[in-house]
Amino acid sequence: MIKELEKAYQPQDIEKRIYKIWEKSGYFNPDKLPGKRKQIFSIAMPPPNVTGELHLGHATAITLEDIMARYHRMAGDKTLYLPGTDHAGISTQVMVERLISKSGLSKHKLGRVEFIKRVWDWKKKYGSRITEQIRQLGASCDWSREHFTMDPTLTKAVQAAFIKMFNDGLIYRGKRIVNWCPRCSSALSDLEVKHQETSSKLWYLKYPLFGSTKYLIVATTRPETMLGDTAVAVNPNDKRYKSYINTKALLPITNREVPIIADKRVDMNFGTGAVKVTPAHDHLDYEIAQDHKLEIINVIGPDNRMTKQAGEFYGQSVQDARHNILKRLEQEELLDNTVDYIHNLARCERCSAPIEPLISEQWFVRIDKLAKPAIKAVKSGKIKIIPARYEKVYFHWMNNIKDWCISRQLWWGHQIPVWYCGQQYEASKKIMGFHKDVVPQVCAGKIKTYRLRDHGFKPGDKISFESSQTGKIFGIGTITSIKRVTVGAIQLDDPAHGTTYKKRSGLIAAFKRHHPDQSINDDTKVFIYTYIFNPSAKTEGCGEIIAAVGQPKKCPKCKQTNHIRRDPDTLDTWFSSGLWTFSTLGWPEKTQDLKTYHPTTVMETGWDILFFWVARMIMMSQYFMKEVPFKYIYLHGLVLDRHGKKMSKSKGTGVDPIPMMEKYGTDAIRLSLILGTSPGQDFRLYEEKIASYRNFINKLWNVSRFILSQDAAPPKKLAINSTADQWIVSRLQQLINSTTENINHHRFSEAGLALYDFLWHELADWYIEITKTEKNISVLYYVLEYFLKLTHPLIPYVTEEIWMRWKGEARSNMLMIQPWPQADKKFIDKKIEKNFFLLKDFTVVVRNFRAKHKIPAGEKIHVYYWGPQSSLINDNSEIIKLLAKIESLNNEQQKKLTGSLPGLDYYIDWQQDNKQKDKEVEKISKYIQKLEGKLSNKEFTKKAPKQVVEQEKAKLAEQQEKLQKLL
RNA sequence: GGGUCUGUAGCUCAGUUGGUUAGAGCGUACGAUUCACAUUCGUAAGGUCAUAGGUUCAACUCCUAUCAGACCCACCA
Repeated sequence: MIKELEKAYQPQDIEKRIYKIWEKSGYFNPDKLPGKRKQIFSIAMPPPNVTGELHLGHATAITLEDIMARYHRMAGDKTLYLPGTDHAGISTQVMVERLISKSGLSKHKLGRVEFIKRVWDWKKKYGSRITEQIRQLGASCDWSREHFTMDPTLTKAVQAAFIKMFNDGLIYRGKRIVNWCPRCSSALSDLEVKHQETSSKLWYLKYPLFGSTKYLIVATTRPETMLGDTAVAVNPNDKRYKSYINTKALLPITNREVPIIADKRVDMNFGTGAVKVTPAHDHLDYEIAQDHKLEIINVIGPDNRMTKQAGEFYGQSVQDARHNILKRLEQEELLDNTVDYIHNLARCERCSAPIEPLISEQWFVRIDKLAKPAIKAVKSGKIKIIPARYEKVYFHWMNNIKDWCISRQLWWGHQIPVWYCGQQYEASKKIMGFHKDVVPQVCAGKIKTYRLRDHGFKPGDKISFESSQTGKIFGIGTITSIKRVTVGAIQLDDPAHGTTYKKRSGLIAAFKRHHPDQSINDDTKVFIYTYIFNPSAKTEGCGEIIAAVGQPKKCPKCKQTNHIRRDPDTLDTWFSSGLWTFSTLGWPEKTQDLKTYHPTTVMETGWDILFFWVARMIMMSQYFMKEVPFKYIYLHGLVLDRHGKKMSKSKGTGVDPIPMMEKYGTDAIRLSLILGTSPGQDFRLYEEKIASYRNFINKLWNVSRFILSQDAAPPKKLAINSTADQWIVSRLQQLINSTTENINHHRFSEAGLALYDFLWHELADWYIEITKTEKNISVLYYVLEYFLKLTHPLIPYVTEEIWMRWKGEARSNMLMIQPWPQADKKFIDKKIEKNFFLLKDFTVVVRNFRAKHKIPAGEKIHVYYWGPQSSLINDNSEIIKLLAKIESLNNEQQKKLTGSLPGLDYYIDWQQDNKQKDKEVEKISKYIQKLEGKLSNKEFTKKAPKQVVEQEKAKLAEQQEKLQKLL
């Protein structure tokens, strides 16, 4: 059936319909593709945040990936484009936290289990939104293989990976200084910290010298950390302080003695040249402390409050402590000076809270053994980075990489598959020995709260809860920002963060969940005996750390059964995404998919996550798979707004791809993200640009409309009749070659621009215009068919739609799986191509003449132009230009040329335009001068390749002749 | 402090390994258009390819320096 094509392309309905047809066809699944396919092409989609919205970064990535996938599918490869989404630990958790805070809730109020449930709800509700948007973009990915990083199969892979690395000694637990986000209550990796210029003050503090009346002045932006100072450091080459080295200073307020040490890392030119050393709260100070074996005093807790070690400032917020300490120093006349100062403040990448470096026990990946093979993979060329300059960046980063902190004190993520036998949570102080008297009250709906601080607990302490009835541990946790624990109002899974069950029914329900073996009804007295243990002392449990998927029944070391509990922390999101290329294919099982599609062919992503993700995938794949995860890394640039700034939602400078797709069509968006861009290079996008590509899509639509609306049915055989026919068919062959070449070399922009140019400025503007009166339908159909195939990877919707409306032919196979065109050499004729350009010029002359003299379209124009002696050749520079070219043809070609211009009996009359002529003369003279200069240069004639010299000579002769005619 | 990138027409950007008189889109000016397309067509104006040196027969392209801008990394308290 032939449907009439609408006057203008209307993408909205078409796109939805076409995508359904594609998806239903099953061809997105490589197993269902027709024909024998030996070559494999596989590409894993970088999983977007499951709860996120599609932005232009995704759109760029997906367009590029889809171009490759569609091209390779047509080129006969077994093509897998594997989609998925990421649970995105911190950012999702922060988002849900913000959301629930609107209704006055917090994650602590909800408790871990309920909070995670909320996140899953959120995921279920919005997780399909992003995949719908990916579909809208036309992504030809195999949805039957879609994965989510928290799917059971991927969780299995994450656990297997962790356990193997742990058993191999590549993962260790250690007390180190880490980046702590007080708002997220979690440690962060170095990469998740962003530095931002912040105006602050620099305070100069006087530290009295021990046994002297003199002072040493140190400069600091954080006076509150002085309570944790354990040294003052100076540069060993600093003459001012040489005599102080190895003496002692007296710390103000606390009057603690601290050594004055020498360390090269101290910058003599900054501040006073003397620096206070606070190992617990500064990365550099921590390093210095390691080398000098200094004491480490933690004065700030994970809740951003001063710890017990801070003495009289205990419990104060950092801000208050700073204020109070400065006040004290001022009173004691130990504050020397205060100046304004702008410094780079470390902030949490996700929530922007200032980072507090502190000492904490965390899990780390030992990176040196992983980095070496990962460096080698790129150095040896097994992985190629496009553009290559990023290899340098990659090597630099890999060579300086530090151990990777992978534990997060978050709830949303893969819980670390590690079990402890006691130790970390051993009981010492039963602060509320449970209190049989509390229980009835609880059951009666009364709630009693205990201030943790009153019982000697401080934030950061690990606590565990245990039922005295069953001896079972309900949970363990870290005291973070809460100040009190409400007994009997505790969510059993996570007592540390206490949820309030205001009603007895809630408590009973919780009890039932945790003690399913006990029969219970509403009248039953509920006995929940809870103990809170202080971790600092020891009792039972041997301290064994066991990495295992499920809870071990007994400790393999001490054989005890009662003290095994799980680490509450979760893993860094990037740990699970690091496994992405193989975990999505079934690893650790040895699946057929894994065998077939790994290593993947290309990884396509923005350069901004080269370190976050790409580098880690390489390390993990080298380690687990003993092979590279992908052969090419294509890094696209970031999309900027019209002023070249990063798009920002809050500033409203962003372009949202969804309404743009609806307004201009997906194909137009796809082109606007690809054309005129180059890999690794950021580019600007704005609506006008998209509109111009929409115009192109419409142009293609109308060209097709023109061709398909011809009366005749599409001929089966190609018949070439005229110069114009020869020209366009020859150009098409070259286009096939260049497009294939360009896509193979990942030059998508160039491929697209060439296609754009061909369709618009060769086919539409010239071929169709010139042959309108004598159409060659076979050529029109031939060119259109091939053009649709060539552009399909870039603009799949419009091409498929035109393909389906092909005239007079039942199309059982969709364009998506048509074989990729091969150029037919016999049609390539560069001479014809050149001749046709003359024809074009000539046509322009005629057209302009017609316009100038307002000659109606039906009227014939006569153009005299022949021969250099013609009196008509005097003035019009365009004609002169044209003649100069035409005269280089022989007579036969001239005939051919004129013969192919139907309706033109030549006559042109024109008015003198000396200005034009002068300009032309000047231009040609200048060029001649240049050529003469070149040819008279002996070096040139001697050394340049013969061909080049001949070329230049010919050019000179040509130009001289041209000039003569002009004058 | 170390590193990367960018500087080409009024604006946004292409220019593949050095080799025709440096290109496109948008914008501007003038003109065209019943017969696929006003989401159209033609023509024109507009560039010492940031600046200064160097290598080469030949440089937008390679090298060096300078200027301007963007970004990344890093332990400036």
